[in-house]
Amino acid sequence: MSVVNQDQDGEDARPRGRTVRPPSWFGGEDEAPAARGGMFVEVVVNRAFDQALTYHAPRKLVAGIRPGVRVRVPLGKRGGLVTGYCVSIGLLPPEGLDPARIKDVAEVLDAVPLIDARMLELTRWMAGYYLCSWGQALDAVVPAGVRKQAGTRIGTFLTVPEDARRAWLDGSLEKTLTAKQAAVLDVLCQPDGGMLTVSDVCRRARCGSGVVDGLRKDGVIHTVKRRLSLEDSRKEEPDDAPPPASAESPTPPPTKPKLLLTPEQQKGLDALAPALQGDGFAPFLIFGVTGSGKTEVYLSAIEQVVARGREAIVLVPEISLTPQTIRRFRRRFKKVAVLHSHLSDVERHRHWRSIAQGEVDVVVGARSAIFAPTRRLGLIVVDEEHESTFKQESVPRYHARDVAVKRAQLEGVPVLLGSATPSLESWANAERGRYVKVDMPSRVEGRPMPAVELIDLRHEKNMTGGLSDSLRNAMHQALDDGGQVILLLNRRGYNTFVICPKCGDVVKCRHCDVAATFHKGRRLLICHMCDAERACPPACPSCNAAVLHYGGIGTERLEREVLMEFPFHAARRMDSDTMRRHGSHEEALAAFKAGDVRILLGTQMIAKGLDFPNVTLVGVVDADVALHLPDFRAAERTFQLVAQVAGRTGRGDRPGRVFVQTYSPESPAILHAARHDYESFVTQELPQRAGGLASPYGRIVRLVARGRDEGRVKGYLDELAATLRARAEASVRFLGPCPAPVLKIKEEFRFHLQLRCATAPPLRALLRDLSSPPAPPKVELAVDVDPVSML
DNA sequence: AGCACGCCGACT
DNA sequence: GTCGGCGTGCTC
Repeated sequence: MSVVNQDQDGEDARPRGRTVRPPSWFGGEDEAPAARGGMFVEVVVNRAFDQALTYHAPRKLVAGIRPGVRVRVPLGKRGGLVTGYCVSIGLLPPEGLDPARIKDVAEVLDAVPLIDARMLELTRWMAGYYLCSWGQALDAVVPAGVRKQAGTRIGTFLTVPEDARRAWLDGSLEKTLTAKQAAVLDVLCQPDGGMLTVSDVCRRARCGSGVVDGLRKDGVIHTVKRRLSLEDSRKEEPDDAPPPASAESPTPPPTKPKLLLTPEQQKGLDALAPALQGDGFAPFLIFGVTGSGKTEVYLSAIEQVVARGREAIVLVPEISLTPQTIRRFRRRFKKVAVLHSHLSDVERHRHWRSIAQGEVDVVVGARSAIFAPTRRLGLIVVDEEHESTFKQESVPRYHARDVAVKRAQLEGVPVLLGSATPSLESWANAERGRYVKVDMPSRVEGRPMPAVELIDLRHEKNMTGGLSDSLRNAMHQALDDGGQVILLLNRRGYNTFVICPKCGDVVKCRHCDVAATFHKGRRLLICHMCDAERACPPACPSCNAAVLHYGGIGTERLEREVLMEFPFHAARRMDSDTMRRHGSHEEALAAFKAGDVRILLGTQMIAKGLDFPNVTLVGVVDADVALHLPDFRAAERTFQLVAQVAGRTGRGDRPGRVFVQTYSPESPAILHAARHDYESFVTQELPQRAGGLASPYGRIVRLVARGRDEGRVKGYLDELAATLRARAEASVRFLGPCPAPVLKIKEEFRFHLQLRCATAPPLRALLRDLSSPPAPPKVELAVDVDPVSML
């Protein structure tokens, strides 16, 4: 993204308020350590301020402290202990800090640093860029399961002190002991008696724990506590989770692939080759149409890197983390770790450790996999880089694609951003020469792009359901010819709204300012914002009129229409309602692949990445769903969705067709998507962005205030906006404050304010300090840099 | 974030 | 005269 590069170009992003100290304070080796002995460490704690604090590490802790380990330190007047990350060590305290105020580190938590110097640097960049504290960035990078050391525990073991051991061995001790006590000593002084628990010893010595307790009281034996590693504790719970991915032998075993690259793929790979073989940051945008075989290019690129003994990270949107994708990587590489979002803490911890120990060649995962603790990273791939799921919607609100570019820069490795429909940000970066663009304009085996027909719903007569005559006829034809059909409708539920024909009110969620969706299967109105359910009201909640009108079509209703129209062809609905169960996703796709299901209909989860050669028809039931949302990316999203789903057909020997139903056939997003013409879309869309200082021409930071008291939220944001306006440089444009497009979610009212500017520094300067006016109680402020959702 | 310090209104 | 309001600032 543009700013990633702007930062490269010079101005560095430092976290707010952090004192950047000259390297001199680290001191040279000839400098005497401070009088107290030990060393001084800078510690970042996860609090709302992000000043690194200096602590003194007493002698006995010095050996264990390194940057990247966590420490317990006293903080505040009462000196309560908090956990923080050691970020640097030195022999002298920083100048200008009263030595008397420096407190001691209480404890070192990790034997091994959780992150290395480069990842520390990455988190510091994130804190500065995304306007969060360094501690928050660090906590995003180290999974909770790793922090909690999930899967490990503290064990208590018995030992015999050296003098007692000698006394036992020369026989002088034995006389003073009972028979049972002697048995215990015998067990503990065996060569394998090193790490035994009380119960181990009692079992072997055939005695009760009382005997052991007695010996402990007499001081003949001692106890030590030791943390059991993942492996150790696994031995004791043999029936727990599966072994780490690295240890899994893939099924089937990786075969040396027959390298059958198309000339275009080879050309693409050739363009990457110098970067893959060299050392250095090199960002690429792989612009390849759907079906051009981008994945094969990634795989070959990764192979080269792995062959050099390096590791690769592959980011994919969560939704395409399908068994299909995973199998493809497993087939090709021996040591693959897959990081799903639904791993348990223990599994995540295990993966982390195994990656950190260099047991993994390829890490495949969603968003947070960008933080994988690889040892010798050689390549980062971001597939479907335009996907908005790479943006995290909680603090720190990072964009994994942009973090990937930054990480690649810090590690000095190439990064491949791939898409058939690149984000305008990445496209602009390529145009500006920041990324090298690699074009893959044609499909493999010379297959044509599918023909796309636009169906103007304004002229469509007698539409009772979601399918126009032409689309329905095309479906019949495709099915009669033995083909399969994909129908996209990006809206769940049966009816999308319930309206009173008398007063015109729409039935809303009780907790959100959003129309409730009728789910016929459950006979309920469900809020798609907060999932709250309510019974279908017998009469209008506003005017009590007896009859309510149910309107709008969702996937559930489309499914019914398809079942009625095509009773002899199996159809399957895929949306988050039908795909709730684990494995249902895989099962549905398998049934479609096998041909048992002929019609696959669903939300965007069927629009992307699927590769089924027998699909000869794709229908977009309502291309306009996202087109009129109050978001400057509405057109871009619409274009991407239509272009992506159109790409699901024509992937086999038979040509594919696409029908796109719309009320806006002349809108550029839909028109250009129908022609598979990304560049024309971009050419007409980019100028629209420039005027409004929208991305990629401007930087946007969105401030959202929310709370249950509408007046207080509004008042606060108004006041904050006034304060900022007074402080802002003239180049900063203010949009708002105003109510957010969705005014209320889960009983909280939301107001937002957008700040836009052609460059980042004025925004950063302005937003460095948001402490005054302070948010009133029960009002929270969210700062979203490079927002992806405006709702 | 917590938590203390600090400087102006209505109370014993 | 004091208890307590929450604005301001600090946390090594």
